[in-house]
This record gives sequence, C-alpha cells and structure tokens, in this order.
Amino acid sequence: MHRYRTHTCGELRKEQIDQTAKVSGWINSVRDHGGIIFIDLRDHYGLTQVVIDPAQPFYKGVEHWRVESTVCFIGKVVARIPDAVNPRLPTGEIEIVAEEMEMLGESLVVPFQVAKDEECNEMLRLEYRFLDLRRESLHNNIILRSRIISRMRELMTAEGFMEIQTPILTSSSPEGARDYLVPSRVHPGKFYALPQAPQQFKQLLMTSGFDRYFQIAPCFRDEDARADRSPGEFYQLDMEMAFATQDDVFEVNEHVLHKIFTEFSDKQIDDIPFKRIPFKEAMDKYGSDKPDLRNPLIMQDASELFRGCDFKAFAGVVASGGVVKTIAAKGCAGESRKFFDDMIKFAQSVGSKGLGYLRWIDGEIQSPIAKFLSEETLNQLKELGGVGDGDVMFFVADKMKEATEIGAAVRDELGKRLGLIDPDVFKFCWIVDFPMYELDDDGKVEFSHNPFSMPQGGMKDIEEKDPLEILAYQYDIVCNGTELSSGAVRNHNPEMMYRAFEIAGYDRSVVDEKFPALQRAFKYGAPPHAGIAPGVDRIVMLLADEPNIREVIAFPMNQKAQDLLMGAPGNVDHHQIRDLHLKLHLPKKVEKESE
RNA sequence: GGGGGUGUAGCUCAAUUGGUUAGAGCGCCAGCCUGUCACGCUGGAGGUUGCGAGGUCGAGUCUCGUCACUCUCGCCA
Repeated sequence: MHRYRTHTCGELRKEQIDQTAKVSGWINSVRDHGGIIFIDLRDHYGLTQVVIDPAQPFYKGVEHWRVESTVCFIGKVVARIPDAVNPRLPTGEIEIVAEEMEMLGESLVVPFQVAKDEECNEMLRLEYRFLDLRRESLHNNIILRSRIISRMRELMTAEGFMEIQTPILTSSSPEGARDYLVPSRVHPGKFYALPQAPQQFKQLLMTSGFDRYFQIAPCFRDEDARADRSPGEFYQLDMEMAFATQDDVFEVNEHVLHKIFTEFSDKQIDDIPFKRIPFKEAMDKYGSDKPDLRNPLIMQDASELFRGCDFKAFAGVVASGGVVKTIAAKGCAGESRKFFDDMIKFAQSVGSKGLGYLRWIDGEIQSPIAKFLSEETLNQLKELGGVGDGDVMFFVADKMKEATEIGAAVRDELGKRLGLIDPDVFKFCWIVDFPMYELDDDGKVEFSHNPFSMPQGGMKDIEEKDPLEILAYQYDIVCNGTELSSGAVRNHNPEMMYRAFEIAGYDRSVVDEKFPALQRAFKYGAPPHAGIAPGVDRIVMLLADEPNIREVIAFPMNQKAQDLLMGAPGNVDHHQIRDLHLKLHLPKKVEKESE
C-alpha cells in the first residue's frame, strides 16, 4: 500500500465499496456528534467523508483536531445509508470508516476560514497566501490558469509556432516603462534590466529565420498597479511571425482566442473574424480605443446642429472650435428625476461642466434646454439619434479631447445604470489604423505607440505625409472593454527606421545607440514580420470572471509592489551591497524608519 | 505625487442625533450529543474602536494630523 494514499479525496465511488482505502488530506471540517465523528477530508481533487467510531483508540484525540491539519486515514469504503447520501458531493454516496489514522501535519488556528467562502481583507490573504490558495475559488482560478496556458501552448504549436526562451537578464532600453534593474557584480557600475517584454528578442528571432515564435513570457515593468494590472510582473502570450501581414496575425489570434474563450467559458463568444474598428471610428463612437461593445450606446457628433443656436453654452463651445457629442439612449425617458440628476452629477465628477438631455415623453419634449432650440433643430436631433417617444438624448459639449473622454465615461455609466451590459457575452474587436505619431503636451511630434511599427504607406508616407496623418500597421485586440494586447507589423527596414525616428526628433545615432542589436540585424536581410502579445493574466481574469488580477495569480504582490508572504522587497546584507559596488542614498524618511 | 473609499474581537460586520458596561454571526476554549455534511445545544474567553492630537460634561461617531489597505488619475511607447 502506498505510504500516503491509495485514492485521492475526489475519486471514491460506489464501485470501491468494501475495498480498503488510504486517503490523505486536509481536515475541511469536523462534526462531532458525541458518539460519532464525521470528518470531511479535502485534497486537490475533492472531499471525502471519514467516519470515526468511538471504539477506535484515536477517537478521543480527534475531537481536538484543528481544521486545516493534514492527516492520513486507512479504512473501509462503505455505502452511506440512503438518508445520509450527499448529492452535492461527487463522493457523496460513500464514506470511509476509519481504522487507522496518522497525523501528518498539525495546523495552528487559522487566521481566516479556509473552508468557507467569506470575504477577508486583502493584506491578511496575501500574508497567508498558502492558506488562501487552499480556498476553493482561488484554487480553482489557479487550476483554470494552468489549463488555459497549457491549451495555449497546444494551440500555438498546432499553428506552427515554436516556444523559445529569451533572456530575463538583459539590457535596459529607453522604450516605454520604467525598468527593473539588476546590478552587475562583475562589471562595477553596470546594470542588467529585466525585460519589459521580449520585443527585441522576438524580432531578432525573426531575423534568425525562426518563422513562427511564441512564448508564455514573463514581463517586468516598474509601474503602479491597477485592478487589472499587477505591479512588477505579468505574463504575455508573446508571438511573432515572419513574412506575415496584419491579417495573418489576426487569423492566428482569432483561432487561438476563439478556441480558448469557447472552451473555458459558457458565455457567448463573437464569431470570427472579429470586428475591426479603425482607431478614429472607435474614438468618435465610443470615445475610447478599448470600447466595451457589450454596451450598445454610441456617441454621435451633434456640433453642427448647435452651431449658432440660442443655447449659448453649447453654441459657444462650437463657435470656439469645440464639439457637442450626443448619446441616444432608447427607452429610458421614464427614469426618475433622480436618475437624470445623478447622471449630471456623474458627468461633473468626470470633469464636465454639465450634461444636457432631451426626453421625449408622450409626444412632448421635456428638457431644461429644449426651450432654446428651434423645432427644426429638435427634429434634426431626433433624426440624428434615431429616437422617438420614450427615448432620451444626452449631450456633452467641450473641446474635442474633453468631450470625447466625458462622453466615453457617460456612455459607460449609462450602460451600467440602465443595465445594458450583458454579463454573459464576450465581445471582441480589433482596433486598427492607429496613428503613427501624435503631439505630446509640448506640441512636439512623438511616437504615439510602438516606434517599431510599420507606417502603412511605408517610406512614401514617411517622406511625403504630414506625420500626424501617417497611420501605422498597429493594432489592439479588445474584449469587453479590456485591452488584451497591442501588436504591430514591424518596421524591418533600417533606413525607414532612421527616418521614422528622425520625424520624432531623434538623430540616426539614437537608433544605433538605443537599439543596436535590432538595427544591426535589420542590415543583414530582415524578413518582414509582425506580432502581438495577448496578456495571459487578463485573459484568465475574463474567463474566471474576476474583477481583480490578483485573483488569478498564485503569489501576487500588493498594490505597492510588495510580496507580503516572502517579504519582498527586503533588506539585504551589507556584504551583498558591497559586492555589487553600490552605496545607498536613502530618502530621509526611510533612513529614520530603518534606524 | 494627486483624488476617492475603507479601517471596531482572530475573520465578516453592527452600534439611531455625540449619551449606560461597544454588540451579532463565524472562529477559538470547555462541556453535552450516534448520521451529520455550514451538524446541533449550553457555557466561557476574547476590544488601546489603526495610531496621535484637538475640542466636548461626554467621542467608535465631530475636527486636524498620520499610517495601512484598496480603487483611481498620473504612469503603463
């Protein structure tokens, strides 16, 4: 007989009745009836009830066993009496009558209950993550994550991709986020950086002739956390394809994501190919480059209808170059006064001066602003929004950027408040045709996304077009308002790369200095290539229906990038610091604390 | 760095307008109970109301400061 078990706690059925079984696991609960004790024994696979008779020599001690201790039982598998069958347990038709027992690992009193699904504060959960991970919902999330990643590997391999590891210790590069640095012992004063993404390595692999690369890749960025963004580190399904177009990348990702989402969720998934929405259209209609398409509301431009009208607040905005955005919401004219007041308050809370609205009720218009508008204008608005009796149109007037942002927030809020968002669907879309450049706050031309992206018109665009008019083969994939990934067809032409950087104000030497490997590689016959890197954590988060990314990560850090279980970041020995040729210059506040 | 929320027993929460000795459920400890499965019953222990000031006859409740967690803006090409 095996040292610890012949069966797991999830596998015994009627078929094993009369066999002697050995099971090991955690004490999920103890029900002491005085003359008889029931123990639910739990392991990774399930729960099995163990019965302990008073005749057993170990009976006396059992009453005092604490939950979450690990024990081993040997006993006979018996059928439960019909009245005692538990239909909620897969093992509910049998129980084990204990004949021998062994305590394997005693537990202290647990700081929070493991067997019960009770909310518990985050800090405690992170400090005792090993206990939290025993709890059913988190345990299941980690299992789900494992299955998803395993399936991703199968699907990517089936699509002809090879998984290749790229370095974790690499060089710092000036792109994007803040780097995590690792000091070099051998080279005083020099530092490795943890990769923000394997971006340059995967492009180098393309120049090395590997046709289709992928990796479940750890990425490190020293930026602040959000509910859907873990601090420090996260994983991407990183991929790159040689001799490939944007459509090739879309096709592979549609296959893989559609399968993953179909297989790991009961929700309704969009058919492939997924909808493609140009960036500009997304901004106009949804005010966002990651629209939640479950929300049917869209924004429209009503600026011209308000130009020169008697409603000075709006007319003035339009006259000074601003816009009036409108959202038509069907069937909500009957909402209470409070609803509309709350919406106005909400709009103000996100920076709007106000929120205009028109309500069509019983053939009449009810609105604080209707009296300023001509019948003709009202009819034109009605036509624009496609509204009728019982419907409402909301209006936001501001400068383009502000109106867009506020409109997007109002759209989201209306979607939530009016219950328009179907929780049982996944709505995907590709956002395409991102601009290559944008103006930064100082009015300077800057890359708007990835400087390695290919301009859609190639060298011709770079030479001739207004930089702000150049579109890139740069795309995002969005699901239910969550950005799963950005990707791009890369610029593999070294000369075009120099020119693209020049437009953003960087000298040729900057490209050579900052991206020496890529730029050198591109000079030895680079294949055209394209890629993307969907976020694994976010995909699991959507499929697990969890609002917070910590719920799908086994050992997450808190919002301040601390690992409360391991105590990271932590102090190190002075010798270690000396070996690395470092001296600390701590802020005064921290110095005081460590004294 | 800015803004919002939260902080009361080991855990989850309550405590009317500022008013008696800060309560409940779960957990813990002790006892009873032979068919429960969130077992049940009886009893008990457990509190610097995050911390520090202020004001009040009187503060969990009001004011100020501070700390922690969280959400968010900045940031994440």
